Formats: sequence, structure tokens, C-alpha cells
Amino acid sequence: MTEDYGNRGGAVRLQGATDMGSAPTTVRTHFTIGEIAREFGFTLRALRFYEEKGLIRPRRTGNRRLYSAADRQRLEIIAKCKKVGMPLDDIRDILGVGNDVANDPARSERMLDKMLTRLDALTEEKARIHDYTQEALLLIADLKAKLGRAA
DNA sequence: GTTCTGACA
DNA sequence: TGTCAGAA
Repeated sequence: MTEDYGNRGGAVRLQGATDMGSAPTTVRTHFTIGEIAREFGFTLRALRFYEEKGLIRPRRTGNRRLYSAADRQRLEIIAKCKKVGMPLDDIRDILGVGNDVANDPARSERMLDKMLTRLDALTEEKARIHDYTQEALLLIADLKAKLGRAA
């Protein structure tokens, strides 16, 4: 884990903004795929995959990916949606094409809509699993009885 | 050591 | 998506 907080890529120096120490404060505006992966818990493969699918469009430095604040906001949404098992296609719809995802009421509206739909699906799944469980229990009891074992 | 692309599972 | 390979 090379925590290169040096002045690579999108690093920017803010005038006068210093903290405690004497070294000039460096605020990084862009991050490498490795850093983003660690921060959000995504694998490098997943991040490249999301890019292939058009969910994010990190800028490049040569052919190295650089993730901006906007990319991170999108990733945050992706993480939340993935957490409930939402399909990537739906996540892409929520995100929309623009790269600026901050404070977008329309986006929140889309996300709410998709989330409600997802809730329905999860509720149905839960019911289905309950049914399967009951069936399995019944079959097990039946088999045990047939084998002369205690229930 | 880190990241990239492409291919296969 | 994980994993592996070969290159930068």
C-alpha cells in the first residue's frame, strides 16, 4: 500500500490552507484505481467493469485511470445500490449520463423509484424462500418418518 | 509495487 | 466478476 500523498496527478496545493505542521497542505483531487478500490471496497476488476458498462468515466493520465470527486460520488451511489442487489443496468439508469451527480433531485427521484421496485423484488424473494423452506421441511419430515427416525 | 488490456472460467 | 498472463 503505497500511500503516495505526494504531488502526483491531480494533486492541488491550496494557498494558506495548512494544518498544524509546517509542510504545505496538499489536497488531492484525483485518486488511483487502487486507492478507490480500497476506499469503496471494490476490486480493481469491478471498477474497470463498471467503466466498461458506462457507469463511470474516470479521466486518464496516459492510460492510468484517475478518479475525481464526481467519480467518487457516482461510486458511492453504486455502492449503495449494489448493497441491496440492484442490477447494474438500473444503477446506470439512476446515475444518468452526466458526470456531475451532486445534489441532483432528478437523480434522487430515479433512485427512489428504483429502490422501491427493488424492495418489491426483495419482498417477493423473501416470500419465495419462505415457501421453499417450508417445502424442504415437509419433505425432510416425510423422509425421516419413512426411515423410522424421530422427527 | 501498481496498473493496463485481453482472455478464459 | 475473479483470476491469470504479459507488458509498461
